[in-house]
Amino acid sequence: MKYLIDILTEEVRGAFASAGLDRNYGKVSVSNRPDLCEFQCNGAMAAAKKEKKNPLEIAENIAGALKSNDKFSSVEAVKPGFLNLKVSEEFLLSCLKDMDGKEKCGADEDNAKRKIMIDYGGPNVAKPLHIGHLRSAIIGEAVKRMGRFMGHDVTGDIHMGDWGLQMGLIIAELRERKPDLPYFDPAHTGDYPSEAPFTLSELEEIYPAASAKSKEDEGFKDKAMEETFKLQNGDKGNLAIWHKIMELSVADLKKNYRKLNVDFDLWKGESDADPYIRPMVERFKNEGYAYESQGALVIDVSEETDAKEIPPCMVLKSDGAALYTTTDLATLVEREKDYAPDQVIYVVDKRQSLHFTQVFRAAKKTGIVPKETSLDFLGFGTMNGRDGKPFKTREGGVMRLEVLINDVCEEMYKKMKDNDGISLSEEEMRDTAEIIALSAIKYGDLSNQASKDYVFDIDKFTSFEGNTGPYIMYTMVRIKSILRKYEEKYGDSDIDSFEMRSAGTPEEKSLMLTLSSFGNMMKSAFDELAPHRICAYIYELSNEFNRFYHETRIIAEEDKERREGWIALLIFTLKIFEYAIDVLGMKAPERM
RNA sequence: GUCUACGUAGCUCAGUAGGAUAGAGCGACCGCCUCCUAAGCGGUAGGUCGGAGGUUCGAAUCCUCUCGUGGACGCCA
Repeated sequence: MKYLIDILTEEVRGAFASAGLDRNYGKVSVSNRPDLCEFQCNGAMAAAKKEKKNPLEIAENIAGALKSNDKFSSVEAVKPGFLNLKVSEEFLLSCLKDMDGKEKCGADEDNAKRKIMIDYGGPNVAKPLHIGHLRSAIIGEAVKRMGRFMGHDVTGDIHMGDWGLQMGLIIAELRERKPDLPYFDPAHTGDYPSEAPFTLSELEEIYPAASAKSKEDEGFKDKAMEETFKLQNGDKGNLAIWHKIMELSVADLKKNYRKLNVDFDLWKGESDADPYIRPMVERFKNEGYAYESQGALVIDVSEETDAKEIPPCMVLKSDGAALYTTTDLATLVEREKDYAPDQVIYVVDKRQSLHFTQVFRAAKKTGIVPKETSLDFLGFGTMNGRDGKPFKTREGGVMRLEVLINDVCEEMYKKMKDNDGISLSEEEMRDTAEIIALSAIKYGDLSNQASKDYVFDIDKFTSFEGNTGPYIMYTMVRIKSILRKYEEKYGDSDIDSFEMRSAGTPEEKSLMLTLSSFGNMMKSAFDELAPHRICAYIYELSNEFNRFYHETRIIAEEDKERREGWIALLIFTLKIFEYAIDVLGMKAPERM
């Protein structure tokens, strides 16, 4: 749908057109001088340059044409050639009402619906989630929800690492520890026990132990490779163990992701792509895409226009085994067959940038993926500690995600206890602390540009002051609290039927203007795959609301119409907040 | 070495069709609760946007060079 700024742009474009100039000069943007105006248009200066005319004259001409337009309350042409604009209160109100009347404020109305697949999460099975998995989960989830909000058909795929050498390592270690298990008896017939031969914590201990051993003991590494080979070639016993590992591991992963409020539509992994590898590689060879180089099978992906040389994309190692490029390509084959997406977005560590340019090019070149399909790499930076180096535990190890989340919850709980604002039961206090802690973590991450490294500072993130998740939560809770108090005092049961009124104060108008930009913000945030835009928006919205709140006695207002108009405004503001934080994968408590 | 990203206030970060006086938060300092949560609001101080050239009426933004930091550079994922 057309939002306020789009309509203003249309009006100004019309004015440019009737002045005999290119209508594209009429683009209106939010003012960067709020002391002077609400919106501005710089097109007169660009037009003057092209037409070799006086910019101020053009601007004055346009301003004259817009003077009688009732969507503006003021139009001024100033200094070099700026057009300074203010909207009329009535027009602003009607725009907000239009938004309010539509599901999702009309965000999903007139954009071409695409089928989008998002590849994020990427945990390895049999290994606990650690903080390295946090960003992919949080950013991927946000992008998925943003896409859905915009009306696209979005599928999230976790893409687990479940088929590589790590599985062989576990099996080899298990064979040494428990050689009597039926899985290792080649003569075994019939079903294997339904009970897993290990517990989750055992499993989590086995992998690092096996991994360490393989680095010292060549013989053990060979065994692990052999187990991997057997697994990938359908050995019954190994497959049965593999299923057990998957069962335990996936259940645990689900539990952990659930805690983060992250969920996947598909729980696929590298193993699912395995059947596609052989035919794919055969085709590469037959159709002349792949050739042998230093014993390995590679595909050339360099292009004429490259400034740098892109190394060829390796499809098979010199020992004939598949590697991660292979599974990534085969996964695209599978996705094309099952979903034929218009777009695939990979939310992955930015260090894999080169790997994915190779994969994308190879996929396009060999026709795995049609030319029109867009393959996007959303690379994220490293999460650093306060020293600016990759985040570690005090002992220098990799921190488990669970531990991090619990730490933040605990910290939040303490802060809430110290605060003597509102009294909550112990249980509600715990629940609320968890909700806010999650908002703190997610907001702390998402408010930074994804591609950049950022500093995970637990004190900063859990602070209630400044640009933090808790501050946003606090603002929303404030609104909820007012609405609750209002109903207690006036006993109105139909506050949802109240109507917004046009702004009466500068603070109110400012709040309404911010609200009016929600739709455009969402669109550009998704176009740019930039959740931090949404964070910046809700931070601004919080500031605007708190200023308004400070200047306005809502419940005590005696004029019924004004009071009810404000309540309607609060309800709408809360609705916008709810949309925004839901898209970011966050929730707000009732009180705090 | 090659390629790539980034360098904005003491600290953490915003700032893409090139536009007016470069913005926030934290920290520091100063104000504001008989009133819907002061977990708030208002204000002060703090910047040659790494450096040097160039394009332009106009550059944090575009181009060239340079310094610094991180990352990636076919048989790990």
